[in-house]
Amino acid sequence: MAFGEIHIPYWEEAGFTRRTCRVTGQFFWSRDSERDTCGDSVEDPYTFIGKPIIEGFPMRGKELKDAMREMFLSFFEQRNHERMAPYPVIARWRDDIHLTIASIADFQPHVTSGMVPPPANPLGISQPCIRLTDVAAVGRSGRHLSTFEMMAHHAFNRPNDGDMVYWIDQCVRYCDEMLSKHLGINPAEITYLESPWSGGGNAGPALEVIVGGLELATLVFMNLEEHEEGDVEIKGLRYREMELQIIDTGYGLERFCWAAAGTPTIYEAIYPESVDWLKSLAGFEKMVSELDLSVETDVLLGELSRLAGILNIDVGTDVDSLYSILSERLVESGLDVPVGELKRLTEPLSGIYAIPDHMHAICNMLGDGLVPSNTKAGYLVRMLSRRVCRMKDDLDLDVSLAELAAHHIDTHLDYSGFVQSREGTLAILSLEEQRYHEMLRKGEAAVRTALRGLPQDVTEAPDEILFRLAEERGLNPDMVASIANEAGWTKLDVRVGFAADMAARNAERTKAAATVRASSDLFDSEGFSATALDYYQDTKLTSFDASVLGCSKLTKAQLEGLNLSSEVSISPTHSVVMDRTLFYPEGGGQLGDQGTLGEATVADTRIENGVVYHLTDGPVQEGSISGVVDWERRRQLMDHHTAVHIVGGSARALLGPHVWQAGSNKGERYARIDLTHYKRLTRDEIDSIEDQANEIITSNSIVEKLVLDRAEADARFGFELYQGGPPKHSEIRVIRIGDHDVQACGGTHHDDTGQVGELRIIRASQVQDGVERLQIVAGETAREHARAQERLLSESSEVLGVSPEDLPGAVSRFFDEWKSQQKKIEALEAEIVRLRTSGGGDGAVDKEGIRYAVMEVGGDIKALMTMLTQLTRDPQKPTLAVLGTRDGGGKIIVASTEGTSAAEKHDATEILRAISGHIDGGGGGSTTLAQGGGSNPDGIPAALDAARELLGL
RNA sequence: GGGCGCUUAGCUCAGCUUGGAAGAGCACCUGGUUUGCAACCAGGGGGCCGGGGGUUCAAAUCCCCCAGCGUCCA
Repeated sequence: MAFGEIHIPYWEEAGFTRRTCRVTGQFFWSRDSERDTCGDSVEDPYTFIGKPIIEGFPMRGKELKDAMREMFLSFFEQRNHERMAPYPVIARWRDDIHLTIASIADFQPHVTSGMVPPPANPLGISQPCIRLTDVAAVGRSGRHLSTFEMMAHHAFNRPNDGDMVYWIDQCVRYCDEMLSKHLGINPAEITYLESPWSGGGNAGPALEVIVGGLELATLVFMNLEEHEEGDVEIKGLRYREMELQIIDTGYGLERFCWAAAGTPTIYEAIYPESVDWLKSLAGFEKMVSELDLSVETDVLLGELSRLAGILNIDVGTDVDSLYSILSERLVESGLDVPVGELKRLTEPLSGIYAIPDHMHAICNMLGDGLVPSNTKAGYLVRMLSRRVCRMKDDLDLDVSLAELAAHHIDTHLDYSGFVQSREGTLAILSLEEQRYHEMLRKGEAAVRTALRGLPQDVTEAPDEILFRLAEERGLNPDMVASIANEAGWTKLDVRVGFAADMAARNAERTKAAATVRASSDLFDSEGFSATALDYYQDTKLTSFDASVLGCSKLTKAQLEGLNLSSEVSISPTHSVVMDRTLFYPEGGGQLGDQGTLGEATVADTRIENGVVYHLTDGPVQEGSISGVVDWERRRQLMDHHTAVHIVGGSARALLGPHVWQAGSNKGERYARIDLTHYKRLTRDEIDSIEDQANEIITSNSIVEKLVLDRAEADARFGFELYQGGPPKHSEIRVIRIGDHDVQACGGTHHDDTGQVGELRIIRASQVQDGVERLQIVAGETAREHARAQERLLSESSEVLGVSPEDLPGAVSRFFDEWKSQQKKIEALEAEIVRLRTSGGGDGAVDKEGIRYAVMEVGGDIKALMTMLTQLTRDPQKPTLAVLGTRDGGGKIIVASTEGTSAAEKHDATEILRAISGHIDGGGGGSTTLAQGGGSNPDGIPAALDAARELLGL
């Protein structure tokens, strides 16, 4: 049996036969002996538009989704599947993806790799997902969504352990029972298309479930993993059977709703209130009647959605060519509608459809506490917001982004389940809209500058200009055209096919940039078992005895790869591995411990694959050894680490639930924490955070240290635990400071907050858009910081001879005086120039009607130029001037009065070149103005003499 | 994570391709003309041209590194 073929008893029992699709050539299973297409081919139009194939769901919108979801979950609940609460749409437990793109993503990688048991088995879930790969098609195709819920039943099997929940046959039985018996879909209409699946290192057979031309679900049977010695080959890669074999299904909630509603598009099934509202805001009905279409609007729209189901609308599809195809197909259907009319009808409609979808994604993302940014996940929500703003502008809607969100939340979402508040979401979106307008405003200047060289009547801008504006300024070609039209280039338009070219160009670049990065191990852990991490037992212990298992010299590559902190003052030469240790290895942002091992000094400590490497300044013998951790440093690291948790908790309490730790670093001298927040922090806010943090310290709360397994930790504390990043182990160490802060953390902490002493937030800076960095000192460094500040003040005020209180006033007075004196000097130099040039006698010689001024002056190049202007300005007095100054290594300027005999007779550059050797330099310029310099200022008189000789003076 | 761009007067931005005295508009100050809603005329003040290296006689301009910001793609 070839890979992907599925033969199960159920097919025979239920009367299915296997056939080959006449159009696509793929295998499919059906009860209908007449059927010769698989249901998903270009010859299978939607059959449910206007004729719902799922009965019993008369409602629409949120109510419909709620009912359909409940139908699914309870169906599987009755069949022993435990109902799971959905995960957030922001995949904070993953470091490979930003968004939850499928229900199985909830269980990757920890469950699917077998490291952590599944939270329930089997289970049912309806997982909100966001996929932005086809975002361009949303609103246009009639069926694409960026946000959807993936309903799923999952089972995790371990056939080698005899632990089988169910496999393909039972899975298909469940699915078919739900569709045909429970939902009453005509059994003959259901086809199962064999569509083997592979990707991301796994593979397995799969079935697409198709009804009425619409793919309602996919059933994936993941049982293979990529392996060099595997015996199955798929697409050139080898795979072997997995220990854990997974039923991974996906049922599109919204598609079920659409099939039950039979509306022309999916958007009208799930967002009917928004579609109606936006239509009235945009004056859509009026717009349509003014179009004066040659055919009935409803007929046209119905036909369009029927066609949209067949036509594959993919990313990068050129909208114009799409319209041509649509228009041709309409003609075949007997509807003669010109492309222009078609465009004027569907273009606004695509916005009206896409806006609710995008708002759904935006509200979900912000609801999960995401902060917009110019990078990473934050950028994705910004991109969606900008798309909405653009569509809103195109539709000329008089409504703000925040108002759209308010309407969406009130109509389609239960926001109580989210961490972010409704108000918080709206506030963030107001700021985003401001930023959008800011981008547009800056874009206008950019467009004007970019187009400046083009005549005002051009019809097309060069591709390169449009590419650049899109990439650098975020202005898509349509926006550029409309800005240009306003700015005077009234005929400029985007050429046909440009969008497709731009998409192709992006695809090419992405492909070129797709190089796999492998983080390779720094140390060779072969032969070592995991080091016992004794520091967790009592963080105050500093000395211990252990056995040295290995000691090796650090290679050059290792030293480079180590990326040692600036706090490591001695350079390590060896790495030492022991059976146990009290040295804390760098991790979770806390720097590694220092101290001594026998005679050697430990400069830093690292961990890799569970083995701790002590970086020493010399070799140590294998065998028993005693080690001592530098307690001063360790205590300070603990002060800082516990302080960072406290500050993080305070910031979240005071600023809102969107505040997440985006990174942190705890050293001996100071610590820093990066926090997500949507605007800059004010000094007042920082003070409040500092005050609250110090209250936590004063209250001397207990710092609880728990070790829980992954599932229990998730259940008790939720995803807020993973402030420090996705968890990497099945056991989670949880640090909990009362009700103030709780997070997974492997660092060393005090036992109660009082031991931190005091903390100060000494600096706040923005490290990227949406991320604020706080620098913190705590305990001893807090006191040291205060002393250092004091010292700066007293030393500075001593220099000026004033008291520290008068320092600001004195500094600003001195600064003002210094500046005004600079100005005075400049003015005086200019006066000197005037005096020397107005006299006329000084060094000037008249010869053959030309005035020759050869002299050395005292100022800088600027003074020289001013003087030169005075001398060569008057065309009535043809002049050749050769001026030199000793300033800056010696400068010479040669110039003649333009358009006079002086200019005709002499070449300034030639003269300059001839004499600049005297100052060991060179120079150049035009025939009437040349300047040069050198490195021998004392050669100026000689150079000027040479000039006189050359000119025969 | 990758690509590209930007950083110049209080603000908004030119200048960089092709190195040679740092510019415009708005705002500000002085004087005049007016006293009707972004008034006008004349004059003036205001710049480490993001930071650090390099090339060059000479760098806002060319090259390298860093930082901040923006933007596109994952």
